[in-house]
This record gives sequence, structure tokens and C-alpha cells, in this order.
Amino acid sequence: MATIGDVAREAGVSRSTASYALSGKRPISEEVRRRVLAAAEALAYTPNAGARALATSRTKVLGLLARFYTDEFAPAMMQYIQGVTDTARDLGYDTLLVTDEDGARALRRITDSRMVDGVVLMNIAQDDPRLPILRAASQPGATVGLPGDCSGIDVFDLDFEEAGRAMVDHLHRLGHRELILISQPEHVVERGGAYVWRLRDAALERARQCGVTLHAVYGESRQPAVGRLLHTLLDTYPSATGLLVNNEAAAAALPSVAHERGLRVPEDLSVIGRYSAEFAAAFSLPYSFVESAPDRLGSMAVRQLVRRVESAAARREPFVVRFISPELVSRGSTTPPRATRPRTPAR
Amino acid sequence: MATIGDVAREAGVSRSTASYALSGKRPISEEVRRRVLAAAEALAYTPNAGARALATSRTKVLGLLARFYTDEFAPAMMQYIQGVTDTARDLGYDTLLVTDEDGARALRRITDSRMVDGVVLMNIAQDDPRLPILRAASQPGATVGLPGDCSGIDVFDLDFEEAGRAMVDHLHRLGHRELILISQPEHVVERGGAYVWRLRDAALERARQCGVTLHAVYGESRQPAVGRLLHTLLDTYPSATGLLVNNEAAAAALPSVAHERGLRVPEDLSVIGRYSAEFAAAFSLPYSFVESAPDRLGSMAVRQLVRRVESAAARREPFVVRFISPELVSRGSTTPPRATRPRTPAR
DNA sequence: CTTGATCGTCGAACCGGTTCGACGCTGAAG
DNA sequence: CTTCAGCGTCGAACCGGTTCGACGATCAAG
Repeated sequence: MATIGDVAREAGVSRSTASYALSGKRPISEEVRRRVLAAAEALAYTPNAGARALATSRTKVLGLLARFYTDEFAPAMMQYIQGVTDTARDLGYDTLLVTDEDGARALRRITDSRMVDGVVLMNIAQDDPRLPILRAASQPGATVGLPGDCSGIDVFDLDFEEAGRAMVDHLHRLGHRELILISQPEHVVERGGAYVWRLRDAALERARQCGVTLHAVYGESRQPAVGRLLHTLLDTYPSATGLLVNNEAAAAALPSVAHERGLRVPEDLSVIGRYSAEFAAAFSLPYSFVESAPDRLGSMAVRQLVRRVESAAARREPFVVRFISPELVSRGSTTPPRATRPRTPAR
Repeated sequence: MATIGDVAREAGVSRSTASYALSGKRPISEEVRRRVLAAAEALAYTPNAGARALATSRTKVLGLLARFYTDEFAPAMMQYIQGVTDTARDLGYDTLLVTDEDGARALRRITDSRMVDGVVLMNIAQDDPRLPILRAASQPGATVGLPGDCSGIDVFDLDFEEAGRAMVDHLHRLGHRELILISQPEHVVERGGAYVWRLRDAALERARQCGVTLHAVYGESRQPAVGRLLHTLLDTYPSATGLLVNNEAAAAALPSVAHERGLRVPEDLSVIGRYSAEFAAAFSLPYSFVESAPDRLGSMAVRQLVRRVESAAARREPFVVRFISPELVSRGSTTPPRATRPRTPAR
């Protein structure tokens, strides 16, 4: 493999001149620059990443700490990851994917050894053990997901509170008075997945304000448990006219459950989900939903991270906590409830 | 951040002695070793990855080149990735995840710059443009997936030919005489996804030998297209008694299609899939299937890669092409076809 | 009491880049 | 004809590790 010394020799200049010709950080005569570039080309010169990192204290690599929980729905995760890797590459960075069980130790390892210029954390828990380490690290960090304590990091997340309110408002305005909210499984909450209760509590609060009855329950993350649960819920609350689904597995299971029960959406039941458009497409889900925009969140986190990495001024800016506003994508799966319809005899 | 120089000073020894005390590559007195270790501990010393890479020509990082095609089913991909990252970490390596559109250029970048000690390639095409670059690279490489030309790399894949034969044999032995095979979409084939025709052609050949009629068709990768296609197929070949599914999306869509048609499995139709146990669990697929073992394949590729990275002897060994034997996991979704049943009047 | 091997430690060189200070040359100004 | 500024280039130092050869001390053998 050719080194910059080889390039310099080939071009008949010193190593430093070759370096400046390639980086453009000092004026170099047109003639010399041409010779150096030609030599680099001829020798297929590529700078050694380790050497450059040592000299510049920059690796051009970002760390991405994620966990693949088997009890969480995998496809959603992929989109976050892709948002991160794609944006990183656009900005000239590679991505070190770290999925260690012990995330705190892994984080310490990659920051202390200076393998990365910055870190994106996913699967954020309310009280995340990685955060103290990230704050102590000399590299900047960003999270996708809202932790309990946001100090010292940039935070990006969907506004789950607003999402919960938007879902309730939407159905309330259509005239619904009794709703079911199916959340993630309880163990996601136990793991500190705050987004679950953020959406739920905001929805409950808003329902209370509107005088709407909202039955909030934990879901399951797998078939067939989640299908059974849906049946049970629909049996338990026969008068509920709307279903809010903050649970990918439940959303994916709903079409066949509805079919089994001969339940028509939206005629018999209005449905709103909370997932990504990509997810909706993959599973062909016919429901209106609040877009969770995983790729956008991953991308935003990386952009902010790179800004801080590359500019000392940006590094001194105050930390941000940025929420994406939930966008309700209509697929026509909601309608005024039966009881309020003109043609219903009960009226 | 503490350097080895700081540790040495703190322990009152030279830098080289500190290095030897930490690595154990030369005998060091118990007393000095103790002091060095204590100093390293006190200063929270972590070696600088770039400096170490420069000195040793080893980065302890493996490259993982993968593409997330939106027209392929995401969950399957996750498992390959996890197999790679988990095994790499067990062996002391981190993983650089590269998802560039231009895989060949990305591969050149990470190998020439010596960011990685070895590379795992996924989404292998029959004539993969990354392979010439991998062969020319100084780092060893492994693939998950069988390319047309296996020279110079280690190859790991499911034995798709045998999988195709096993599926046909299984139903043939049960007495089936007319089967449908639904493959991946045609564009996967156009992209060079050889596993599609490897399974199909072997299945066709075996069917011919057994005197079984096999209708082989391309599938779709998304709902609702794949659901419609399933309906069409079942309409088109009403006398077919068995369905072979080499297509994750089709397998996932089948339960609701069967339900819609009032079709019972296996009483009315025998079904065998080809996917992973993890996938079956996530979608609660009730079908017997050939296990595709993505995590095992990823793990095997990494193990072989690390062997070659760490041992000069292993690096000289001949390259391997290793197939995992398909294992048929029975879930009771196959049975002798109706026509051959004792209680059927037609007999 | 030398001689020689062994053990533990040190200094220096090296890996391959970047960057700072200096220096020679050219050309314009005095 | 000097003087000085500025441009282009070079040499050297540095980043933080690893590793080789050498050297002094210790101790057993001759």
C-alpha cells in the first residue's frame, strides 16, 4: 500500500508538500500540485485511517449504540439505523454499529479509545446507564429517544405526548366517546421505555378533559399473543368505537383479527396507529396513523452530531431537545361512530 | 485522556516497560507490573485505537457491507447483522456497518484506508462488483451468500438446492402430485439473487424425477400485491395440493389469505416455508419450514474471518465454500393430500 | 575471582500521517 | 542596487502506541 512518502518521492517533493498539495491547506504551485495528484493517482494512494486519526484526533467514524431486543419489532429498528448510516455517509462519516448487551461498557470502550468522533444512542431508557458515560466522554453525543435527564446531550424524539393528544382529539371530534388504547408490552415500560407512558398519559389526560372514556392497556409484542389480546379487548369493551394502536405488532395483527370477527374498519370500528409510513407499506396497513419518522430522527441526530464534531462554535451551543410534531396521515380508517349516524335508528 | 507515557511516568518506568507490563509480551518483575497496572487503573488508561492500529497494523474492526433494499423484507436482514455483530464482539472485534449504495467504492475505501481487518459481504449477487475489489484487498473477506465465482474468499450459505429438493421430497412422499412454488420477486433475480433460482431449479429437477408437477412462479415482496398473487395462484392451480414458499412476505401474508378463502392448512393445502425460526416466531407462522439460520451464517462467516485475520497459517489455508444443510422444522402444516385419504369417496 | 547466561529494563526507531516554523526565491517598492 | 513582503517548499516535530537491540545487574558455574 502506498504511503504519502511514496507519493512525495514519485512527485519529487517532500512529504509535507505532498500533504499540503492533497489537502490544499497551504498554497502550492500549480505545477507541483499536478505532479502530486498524478503520483497519488498512479500509486492508488489512500491515506491510512489510523495514522490520520492519530495526527488529527479525528476518525471520521460515528458510533451507533443500539440493541435488537427480540421482544421488540425488528423492522422499526432497521429504519432508524438506515437513517443514521445514510446521513453519516452523506456527511463523510462511517458508522460503527455496537450492539453489546452491556451498552455502558461498550460506550466507554469506543469513546475512551477514540475510535469515534461522536455517538448516537438508541433504545433510550428513562434512566439510561449510558448517559453518565456519554456526558463524561470528550466526544459529543445525541440520542434518538427522550431520557429522563437530557443534560449534556442533544435529544431527538417524536412528540409522543402530542401524538397521544392528537389521536384522542381526532376521534373525539368525530364524536367518539369510548376508546381503547393499546400500548407496548409492559416489559418495554419496565425497561424504561418512556415513550409508552408519555403517549398514554397525555392521551388519558386529554380524554379526561374531553369527557371521553379511554381504556389504556399494555399490549403484547408477538403473535399469537397480541392477536388474542385484541380479541379480548374488543370483547371486554364492546361499546368502544375507536382503537388507538401504539404498538407495531398489534397494528400488524389487526387486519386478520378484524377479518376473523367480521369487523369492518371504519364502519364498525375507527382505528388510528402510530408507526412509520415504511412500516405501513411493508404490512399494507390500511389505517390512518401518526407518522413516527424513524429515518428522519436518525438523520437529525447525525446532523447535529456532525455539526458539533466539526465546529468548535457549534460545540459550545446549548444542548437541544427537539421533538418532531406528529403528523396524522389519513387513510380513511376513522369515521363518526355508529351511534351518532343519522341513519342509525337509535337516534 | 491518559497516554501510556503518563502511565509510565506515574509508575516510574519507561514507556516500553509500561507497554510490556500491560501486554505481557516480555517478562516483567512482579513489583513493576503491579505498579504499572495500578497506574493504568488510577489514570483510567485506555490505549488510543488509532495509535495502536498504526503500530500494529490491526484495527480490531470488521467491515460489514450490507444493503437494506426497500423491496426486501427487513426483519430477515436484522438477524444476519446481529449474527455478525454479536460474534465479532465475542471475538474482540467491533463492526463497521457500511450501507452505501455503491458497495464497490465503499469496500475500496474501508480496505485501502485500513479501517478494517477483514470484511463480511452480504446481499451477494451472482456477479458481484465488490468481489474483484475484495480479492485485490490485503484483508481477508467472507460472504454470506453464494456468488458465481468463489475464488479468493470464504463463502457461507444455506444449501438452497438441497432445501428445494427437501421440500419437494417431503410432499412427494406424502403423496402430493401437484405443487406450487412461490419464489422471491423477479427483480431480486434480476439483481443477481442466485439463491432464488438455486432453490427453484433444484426443486423443478427433483419434481421432474419424481413425476410431480411443480408450478414455479415469482412472488411479490409487499402487501397487498403478494396477497392478491396468492389468491390468483390458488385460483389458477385449483388441483395443486401443496405450496412451497421461498418468500418471506408471501409466508407472512398466507395466514390471512387462507382465512379469507376458508382454506384449511393442512387439510385443504399443505404448506412448507423457507425462513428463520425467529421470523416464524415474530409472525407466528404456523407452517413447517426449512430453517434458513441467518444468525448462524453470519456467525460462521465472522469466525472464519477472524481465524484468517489472527493466524498467518489460517490465512494460507484454501478458501472454503460451506453450506448449511437445510433443516426441516415440522409444525404440522403438511399431510397427505385429500385425494389419497382413505375416507375420501373418490378412492 | 572471572565468565557467561538470564532476567528485567531502557532508549530509540518506527508506523503514516499533519502541521509549525523557517528559509530561499522572486518581484515590487524605495 | 538594496530591502522587504509574500509565495512555495522543506525539515523536523508530533500524535501514541509497539518492538527491537542493547545494557546493567544478578547469580550459578568453572
